[in-house]
Amino acid sequence: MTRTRFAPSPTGYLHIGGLRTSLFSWLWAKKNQGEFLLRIEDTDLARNSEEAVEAILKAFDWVGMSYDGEAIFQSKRFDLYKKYIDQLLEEGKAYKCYMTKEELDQLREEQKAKGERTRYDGRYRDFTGTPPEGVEPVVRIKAPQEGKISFVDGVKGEFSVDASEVDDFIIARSDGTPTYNFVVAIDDALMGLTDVIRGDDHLYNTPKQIVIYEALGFSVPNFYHVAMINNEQGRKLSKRDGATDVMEYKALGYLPEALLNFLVRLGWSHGDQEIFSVEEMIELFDPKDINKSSSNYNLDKLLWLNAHYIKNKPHDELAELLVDFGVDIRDSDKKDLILNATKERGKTLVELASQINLILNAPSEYNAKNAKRAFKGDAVEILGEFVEMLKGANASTKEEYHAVIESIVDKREIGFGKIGQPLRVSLLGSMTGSGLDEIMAILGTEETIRRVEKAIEFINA
RNA sequence: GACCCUUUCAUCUAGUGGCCAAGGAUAUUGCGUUUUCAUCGCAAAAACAAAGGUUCAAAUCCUUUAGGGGUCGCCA
Repeated sequence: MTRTRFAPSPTGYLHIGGLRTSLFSWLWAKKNQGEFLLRIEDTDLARNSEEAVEAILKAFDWVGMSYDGEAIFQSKRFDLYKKYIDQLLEEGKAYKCYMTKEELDQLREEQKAKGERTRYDGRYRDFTGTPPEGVEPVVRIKAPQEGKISFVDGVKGEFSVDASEVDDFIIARSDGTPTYNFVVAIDDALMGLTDVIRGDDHLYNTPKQIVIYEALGFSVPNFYHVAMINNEQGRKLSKRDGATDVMEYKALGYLPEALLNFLVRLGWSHGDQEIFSVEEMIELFDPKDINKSSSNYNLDKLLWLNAHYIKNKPHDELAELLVDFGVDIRDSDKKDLILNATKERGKTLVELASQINLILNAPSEYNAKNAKRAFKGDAVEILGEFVEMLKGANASTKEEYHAVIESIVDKREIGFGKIGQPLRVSLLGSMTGSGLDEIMAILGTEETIRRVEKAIEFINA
């Protein structure tokens, strides 16, 4: 069975890049009817927080991704890791190193000065003498000293490093706690993962983890290293480049399906297809189609996708979502009229809400520029006549209101704009927006007349 | 500094030696539809990082250079 995972360290919110790799993992598990597991990497007791775990779960929940089984917390598995450390020590596959931090720093300085890659020199690897006094040792793994460590990466292809590149790295600190690369390998193996999809900043950790797999006799999973997401300039994505917290997108009025569609196409593609429902993603996703190169973050396409999903969303669901943005039309019998009139004008829920409010709330004042342009000439007369005609028309549908406008256009032999502009500013206070007939159908004759009369009053004043 | 990964229009990408004088999408510009704005439709402009090879033939293979990214912790 295919098993994948997401393994965040709970130090903050869920990052947009983290969501993409977990989306890939989730899709791959779903496609193969496998499992997607969650593991919280909270071994750094000082830095992680419970709020961060909750923030991550909340973001998962928002986009509709869920994990199988119970989340695993590494902080609760220290006894297990200890067991493996002892085992490796006993088997002679790991050893205690009494080098102090100061000595290590000094070694690195020297290596750097010589232009070498810094690495531990193995001085305690075969140490049999009496340990120095007062030094709590760390435990180091005996990494192979010759040959190459290789694996086939599902994205990058064959990857291999010289054994000399991997030093005898620390698996347990002097306080006895295990280190990252050690616990990752153990957990990935024990959780039965078949496919590890993660950021390519972990590429260099992989050989280290393979050393652990082999020392412990675990079988090595498939690795897929996905290139990073950069900002539009191709630089590392930072907070200054816009929203990096997944939940910010909710607040900005994006739909989760748009965000997922956007992210799945960042570094992955399926021919020329742009629009993917979650079901299609699951059906079509394959890590072999993941791009090797990093991609740059540009929100234009997300905005387009969001508009697409808003246009196609059922009205009941849109109404429900709009509540968070200050518009509650859930129980309105005009719900369909309102959304049909506005949903093509809002690329985000924020914009959609403001479009709706523009119609629902009578203008409190008229923008001086708009008023000057729209209320000039014989606009007052036309508006006055329009009110009279409305009173006798008994209109209620979009078509009936349209007919009223049309009849005044015919009667006075004027262009549509002659009545349209003043009417629009009267109703909305704005020169742009939804169709006038649609607006009036929403407002009803009474409210329409009230707004127009107010405008006439304003012009005459 | 050392080592590694990567490089197709502004952006996301298709492309695995001939189907490519490079296709799609977004963004941009123009035209059309629309009382307006938006939607929608049509069209335009726009790229193989550079230089050398290999080959009858290269975006695709090799080398070098350059740009970008990553790693080099008793962080994860």
